[in-house]
Amino acid sequence: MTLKFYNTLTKQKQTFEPIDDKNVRMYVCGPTVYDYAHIGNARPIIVFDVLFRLLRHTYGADHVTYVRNITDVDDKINARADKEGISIAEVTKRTTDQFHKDIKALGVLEPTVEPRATDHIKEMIEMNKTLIEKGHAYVAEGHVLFSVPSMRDYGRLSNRTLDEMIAGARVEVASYKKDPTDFVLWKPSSGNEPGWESPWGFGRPGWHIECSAMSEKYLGKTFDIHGGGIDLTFPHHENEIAQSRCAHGTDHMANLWMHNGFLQVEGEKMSKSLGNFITINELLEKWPGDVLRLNMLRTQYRQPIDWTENGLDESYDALKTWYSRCEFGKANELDETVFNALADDLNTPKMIAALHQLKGDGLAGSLKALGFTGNLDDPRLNSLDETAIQALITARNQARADKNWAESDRVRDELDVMGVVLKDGPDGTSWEAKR
RNA sequence: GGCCUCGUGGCGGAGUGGCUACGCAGCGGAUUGCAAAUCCGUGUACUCCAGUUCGAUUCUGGACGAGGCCUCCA
Repeated sequence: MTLKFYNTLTKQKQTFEPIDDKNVRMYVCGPTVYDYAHIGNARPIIVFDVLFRLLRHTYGADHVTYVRNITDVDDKINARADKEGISIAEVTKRTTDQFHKDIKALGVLEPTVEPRATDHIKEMIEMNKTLIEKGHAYVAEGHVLFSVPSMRDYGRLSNRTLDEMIAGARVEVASYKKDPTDFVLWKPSSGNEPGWESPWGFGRPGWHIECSAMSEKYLGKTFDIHGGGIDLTFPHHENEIAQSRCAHGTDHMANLWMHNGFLQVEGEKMSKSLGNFITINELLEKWPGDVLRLNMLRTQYRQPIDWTENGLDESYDALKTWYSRCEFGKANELDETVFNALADDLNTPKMIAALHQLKGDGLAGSLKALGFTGNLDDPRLNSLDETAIQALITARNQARADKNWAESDRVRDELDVMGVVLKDGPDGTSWEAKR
């Protein structure tokens, strides 16, 4: 029952040994709630949900604490509220609600705690105070800045040295920074920017400090796993480590750092300018959540994934086959072959191969434990008139019984135009929505 | 320029120093009024060049190629 994971910190796959196997602790960076979540945002959510499930299976559901935050203070949110002429609170509420709805449809469990940044300003201010006291941060023009040179081994996670960073710095350096690599812990707010009173004046926190403050509150000064997208490795996670370690005087923050790879759409980087920006919400209008979930897991989490229509078709077919081979019921245990695949650095392609070899309760139990619902109903079904469809099918079967093939085919074509595909089996005729 | 990840059949995607997954598509067959669906069977691959080795897709070095980060993007 050993789990092995690739650790970004050590650049190797290693055996997972929790600090306390009665309370395995994991933190994952959640969304910044300024816009609908896109399919790229869904990747870490799904990947670490699978990890959460694996940990619960291994150590017991009551022995895993999973924290996934909501970042509800950020300049992107301010910009969005400005643009739409609504309040910041409206933006974050609307976006957060939609986010919850989206990921629920993807079969994602709720984390143990889902802290919001704005509920933890006090903790962030305290941490900043500590960093200043210990000489790791300083105040300048209403800002609090982290002094990167004050930390000897800054850069271990992203594997870069201070010299490299200074040499590679391409951004214009703000005049109040003592060192170009220093980053913001607190910044002043004015006008209609959100802000809170602090020892350094009215202002708001920098991005990185929130995760340090919230992870400490719910998981302690050190914990087991920290996850997120690979783009967060630098600077976000590097800076979290700097803040937490320097504030607490510890030699590590999390033992294991896991990062999921990026997602492309039909071979191209997803971006608004290319017009291939897909939200979870949009996909759910056409595809059942189970299909999106499986499609995300067809690629091992560290590899880049190419999100394609063809892939979704294949995922749909695979699920259809599996669901025809089993009955979702009481069984909810992972089959050993499925577990073993996941235990090897979340090898989900291997897991899928294992699922293809299963049937009955072993298959149903594994699928259920993995977060699949067994429901492949087309989300667009509601718009189709089931009574009319049934009437047409009955009419067609009468025509077939009369060997009136012309009429039978005509009805089938009529249904086809309605978006209904027929399947004649030994037990009669069934139908599904055309994709 | 620096750092990281990776190059497996038509496609997706595991894995291994010799026995070469799995899925999809294709092809052949069964079934079907005809399709679809379903079932059975089946071919095809390890980027290139050196080296180590009895033997490398798997190890080492190099070349070429792809993607990412270095800009508060998951």
